[in-house]
Amino acid sequence: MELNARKKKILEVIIRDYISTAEPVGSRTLSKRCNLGISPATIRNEMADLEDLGFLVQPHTSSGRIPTQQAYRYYVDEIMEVKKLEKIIRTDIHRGFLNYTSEMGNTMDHTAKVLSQLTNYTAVVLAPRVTNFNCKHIQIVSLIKNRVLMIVVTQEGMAKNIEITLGQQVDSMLALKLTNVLNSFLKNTFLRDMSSEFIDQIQELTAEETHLIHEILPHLKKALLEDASEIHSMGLTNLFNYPEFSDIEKIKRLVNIVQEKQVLSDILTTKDGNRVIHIKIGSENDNESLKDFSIITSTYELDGETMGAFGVIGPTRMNYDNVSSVLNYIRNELNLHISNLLMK
Amino acid sequence: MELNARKKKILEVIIRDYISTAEPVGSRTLSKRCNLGISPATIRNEMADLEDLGFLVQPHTSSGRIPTQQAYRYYVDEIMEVKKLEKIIRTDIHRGFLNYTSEMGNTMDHTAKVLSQLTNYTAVVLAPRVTNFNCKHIQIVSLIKNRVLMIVVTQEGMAKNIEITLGQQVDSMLALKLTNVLNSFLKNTFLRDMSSEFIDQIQELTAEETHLIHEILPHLKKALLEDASEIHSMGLTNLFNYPEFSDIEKIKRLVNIVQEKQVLSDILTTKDGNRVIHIKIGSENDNESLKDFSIITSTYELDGETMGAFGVIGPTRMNYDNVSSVLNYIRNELNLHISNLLMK
DNA sequence: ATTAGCACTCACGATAATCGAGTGCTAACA
DNA sequence: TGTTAGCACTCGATTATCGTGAGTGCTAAT
Repeated sequence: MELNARKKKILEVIIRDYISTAEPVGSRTLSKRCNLGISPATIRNEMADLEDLGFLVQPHTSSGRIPTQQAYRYYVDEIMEVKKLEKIIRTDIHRGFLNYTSEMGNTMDHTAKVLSQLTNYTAVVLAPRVTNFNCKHIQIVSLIKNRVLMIVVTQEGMAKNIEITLGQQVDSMLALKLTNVLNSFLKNTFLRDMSSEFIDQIQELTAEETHLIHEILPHLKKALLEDASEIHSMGLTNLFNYPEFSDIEKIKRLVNIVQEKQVLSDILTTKDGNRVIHIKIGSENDNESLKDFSIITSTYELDGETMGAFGVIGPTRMNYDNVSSVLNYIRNELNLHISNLLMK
Repeated sequence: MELNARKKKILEVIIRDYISTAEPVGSRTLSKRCNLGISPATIRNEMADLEDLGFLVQPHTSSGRIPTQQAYRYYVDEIMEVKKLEKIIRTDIHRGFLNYTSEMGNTMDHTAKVLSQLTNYTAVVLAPRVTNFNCKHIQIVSLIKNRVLMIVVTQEGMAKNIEITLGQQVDSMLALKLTNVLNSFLKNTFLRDMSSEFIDQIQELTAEETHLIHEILPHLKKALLEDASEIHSMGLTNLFNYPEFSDIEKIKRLVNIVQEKQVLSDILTTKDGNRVIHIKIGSENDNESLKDFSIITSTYELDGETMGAFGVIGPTRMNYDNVSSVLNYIRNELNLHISNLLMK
């Protein structure tokens, strides 16, 4: 769908205006604001056209118009130009990250905080999954009764604890033996493609030990398969202030979504196309509860491989320009930061 | 303050009525509901007295009365009798817990869920702190650059991971050595009273190793000191439905509180007196944001020692009877369950 | 001490009146 | 032919008015 230059301009101004005021925009106010020397009457004609084309709607017959989802989509695809963040803000963000050079969890919290503050929307960050990494160490610790704790550590310092109830009691000596066996075979393999075939190659194990290893490994696999990213969210109440969310039912849907880790994780990790910034507007979201929200997400990488995702949830009249800029910059910053944190 | 039997009865009925309807209660409706053979006029006189005594207020001159905080306090202290939960519900809860015999995290999640479902309010559960337990195993894993991960495991299967950046690189051999040293001295000591004096007793360590241990231990202490309980909350949106929370500002305060782990943890762990069930009504709460809410909390124990806390946040017109009953039973159930989970 | 009776209060809901920012349409204009 | 001034019209939002009813306090009778 192509619009002529004037329609495009008018649509842009309407969207910009509506994004910042949440009020339907009429022809008169518009002609004042965008001083293109066009009269209200002309604008009215153009607006009527834009309405026919599906870009605008009137909440009621005699009010101004508001943009449709289609309009936002058009705006995002064809009109908006994502600018670089201002230098001052960039250095500000950068400095902020420097305070979190040691721990992953803190970095993620900080990211969420920065995101929500810079955008005034709700921010969500997915920490890297342990399965993305190389196994550095596995430890079996014997617990009371017939339970053991298996700890998997990556080179980068991420750890996953797995509680296992076994068919028999395991004392410290046996635990040590198991630890050694597991380490000798799993060390330096990628956690996501651990295989259990190696066991059959082991000769010097007793039947008991072999049996235990066979009992343990499925738990490891299962745990790694189910391994969910840690989720850090911030600014949930930011959205409470926007007039379109004075309806408590909408707020409720939002809160429910943000509380549901699985849902949130799914939302953050659905890509569209090859873009760096993913934008989902209103009902473009797979999740029914999100039809009144827009979500912009991005990912961060290490060695070209996706480590995690982060994004912002806001109203459909979201400030797409700004949020895109912010996400772009945070993405770079996070890539840099993560590689400092985890590499060499 | 003592009230005569009739006043007490009237106050009770008013409170019960208001708790279930959230509507100011008037003399006429009241005289129908509590068939004590007293006329509305008499009730009016009594109500006027109760108002003078500070137990009731009128939202406006010609409306019914609603209970004050003082009334709820009186009700909780002097009127209400906490009943045992119905048998059916008890066995229902008990059966539910049986599905979570293996993992602590799941148990806590389940508890929060059950609490919020049984009460229709917001439930919060604090998992046991690792520092409550005995150290079963400490492991140092060398990471990239000059970082190591220290893992502390308790007999019960709780683990705490501590990332440490050291002054020098530590290879796997050295990490193993450190692990052995730490284990030999810290194993089976209580995590909360770990001391670092033992190091000076060690003879066979190289200068480098001693130095590293000295570098590591403060991190351990700090981490254990800061060790926060994991928090599991559920049913945050339950409160959204109550008419007194149609005001979005109140909702906002609630959400902010529940998102702030530190605040929540403080709230759950303030005791009053020696009671098993702690009740804070409205502005009795230390936290300003909670002045429109009531909170009922309790704790669970192992070997007579407090392991964690749990509770319910609701409106000041909370159903104190029911919530108290539920908390009482959950407390028992949790004690039982935890001891099964953690003890031999 | 209790209660029936009565005049009074006041939030709430419905109805009506006003206002104003917005519209579409028509005719005049460049 | 595209643009604009003019005008009548629409309709949500705001305000005003009024009746209703559940509530009150007070007084006098029981």
